Amino acid sequence: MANKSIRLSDIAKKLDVSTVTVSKALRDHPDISSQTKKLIISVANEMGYTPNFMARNLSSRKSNTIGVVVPKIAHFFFGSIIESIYDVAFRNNYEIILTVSQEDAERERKHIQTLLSMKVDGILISISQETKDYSIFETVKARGVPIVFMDRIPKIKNIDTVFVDDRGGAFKAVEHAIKLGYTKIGHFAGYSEINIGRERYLGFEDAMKKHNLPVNQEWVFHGGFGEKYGYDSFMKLYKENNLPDLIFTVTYPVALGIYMAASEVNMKIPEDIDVICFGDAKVQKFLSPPLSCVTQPTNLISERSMEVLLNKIKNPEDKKSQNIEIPTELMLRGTCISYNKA
Amino acid sequence: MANKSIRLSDIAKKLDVSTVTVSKALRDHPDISSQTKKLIISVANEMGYTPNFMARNLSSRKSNTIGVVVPKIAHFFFGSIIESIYDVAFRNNYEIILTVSQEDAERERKHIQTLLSMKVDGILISISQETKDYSIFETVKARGVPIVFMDRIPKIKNIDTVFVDDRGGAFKAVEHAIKLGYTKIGHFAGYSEINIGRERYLGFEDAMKKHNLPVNQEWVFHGGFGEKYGYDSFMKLYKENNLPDLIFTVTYPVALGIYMAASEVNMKIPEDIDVICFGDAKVQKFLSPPLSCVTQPTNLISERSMEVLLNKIKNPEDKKSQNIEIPTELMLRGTCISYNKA
DNA sequence: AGCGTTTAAGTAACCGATATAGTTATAACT
DNA sequence: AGTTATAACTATATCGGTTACTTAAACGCT
Repeated sequence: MANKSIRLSDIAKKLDVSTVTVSKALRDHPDISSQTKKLIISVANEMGYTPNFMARNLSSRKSNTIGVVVPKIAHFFFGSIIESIYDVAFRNNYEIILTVSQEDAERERKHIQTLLSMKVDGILISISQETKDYSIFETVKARGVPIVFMDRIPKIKNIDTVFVDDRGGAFKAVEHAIKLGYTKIGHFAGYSEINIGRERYLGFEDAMKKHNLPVNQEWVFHGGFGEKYGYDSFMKLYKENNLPDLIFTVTYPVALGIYMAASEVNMKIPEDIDVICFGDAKVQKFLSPPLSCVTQPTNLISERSMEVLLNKIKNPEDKKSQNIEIPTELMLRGTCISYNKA
Repeated sequence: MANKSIRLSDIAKKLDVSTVTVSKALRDHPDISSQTKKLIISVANEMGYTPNFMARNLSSRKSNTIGVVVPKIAHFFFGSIIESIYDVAFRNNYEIILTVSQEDAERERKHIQTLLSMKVDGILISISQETKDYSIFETVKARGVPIVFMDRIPKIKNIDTVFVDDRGGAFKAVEHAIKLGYTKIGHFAGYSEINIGRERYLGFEDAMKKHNLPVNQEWVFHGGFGEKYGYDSFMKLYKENNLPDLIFTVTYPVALGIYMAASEVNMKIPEDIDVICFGDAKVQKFLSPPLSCVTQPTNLISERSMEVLLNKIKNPEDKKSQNIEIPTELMLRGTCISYNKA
């Protein structure tokens, strides 16, 4: 079976022109007459030419590629974020190099290194829950590679960010619960190093303060964003026989952990323990009971992020950073819709 | 702010050795004395050297990169497949280029082209539901790039595949339903061009035949793998007032579509209409009611696929193709657990 | 006719590495 | 002592393109 992909020079030889002419023709360079262009293009197609990505990017010093770093992928939130990033990239003729940190700071660091060594034109990142060392981001900046932080944002000055109104959304959810009559409210929060953990906690606190309710720190955990954390935290309180009436969770998986734990110990949601979470996942509608939540418009997040990034790539001299906040909405379903503890 | 990433030659100049020496030292080539190696490595670290991926791959003619093509990403099945592919790749020091076809054959084709032009060492693919033209796979083969088909497999001779026991799994589910007492069983199937559509349909048929039940073609659809398809098909039968007692769906999203439709027209699952599906998604446990299904061990699929692929990459001369079947299991939860129509 | 400008192509250098084929010393062997 | 290995480097070509500069012919204008 014939092998070897053909090169510019193969086409050039066949037509008895220089490789540069072929290169220019295929890139629609004005140097070449339209007649020659047509000829070259047709021959190139005929021979099944595909440019060598590596060679092209090496010599042109640009990759037309965007690197993406996310902490997780098998989660609705990131899955749909990534999906729409791909859509936007495809429309703009960019390739995407997707990397997954699996919530591991070290892996994240390595991935960013790789992306730099691949000479991506820009980076889109949602940092891991463990990321505490921000030096790598300085490196990226020093290299002059535009980077946009989405949703999970480190505490650094002068960076481009796209995030949701975490504090406001959390506030909305908790205030709603309070208005229903809830007073014993717990919060399974994320790590406070990351904005989404910190801000959602603050929103929770805001609501409690506004309505003069004390925050019982025994009901507040700071542990992450995954199911296991939700499960473990619930179990801890359950064993101590110290459960609040309602728990507001920092993410949807954490709430799912509570669902698992509750069903295991035969507690009914929302009768025995009520739950509301930050973040939507479509299937929540079909959970038993349907889980109420604060929705984040994922496609907006990725579209705006790409917008900011592409803009930065096109105008490298533009130094001022953008910080875009996406609004949230309260979506009430089968939890946190009535108070029946009394 | 200092810019420009440093090159081999920068290190070479600083130490007054040749670039080749530096290159070899960093790759632990036996030509270089361990003393010199140590020195060079430390200086390289100090200067923050990262090799230029493009240059390296261009000159060495290998990329240490695997291209992955999946139809969807915001779905549990593919999400977790991808996640474990990343794990295996990471362990083996391979980079992953992930592309998403969004169930679009044309996009899939373009992505494969791109992967070829990136000179990936191998390709892992789950084809889109629309893919009917297999010529691109011939191209890949002709280029000598190993390719392994996962789960969704085209009808071509002599290819490497890793798939689940679709027919057997479907059979198990449907026979279980029949044993419960169901006779009016519908099947929302996938496209029969793809193995998972075809085989699951055959498994359904096998079970019906074995128990001498007629297959009512009005209850059988061939439409795809998504929610909308499940929703639409259900609604069609509902409007015709021609619903079976139980529907076996080709995927979990299709079943979810039924959940949506049923709740919309106030029909209760499993009392009014019962459902069972192929494919697990973890959250199914928390659906209302919990959805029974045939489980596919996703991590096995990706691990075996990577195994086969890495093997093919290492032994290019090994021509015989592998076809690995992964077993399935019936997971009963809140649907398809009793027959109460009579 | 003479001279500057455009058009359409070609030449040479380079992008940042690696592969391959030398080149020195120095040690080893007969 | 003379030949041959071996160790430790270096020089050069190359990977498949692109960029920047040149050249040759055709064109336009005074």
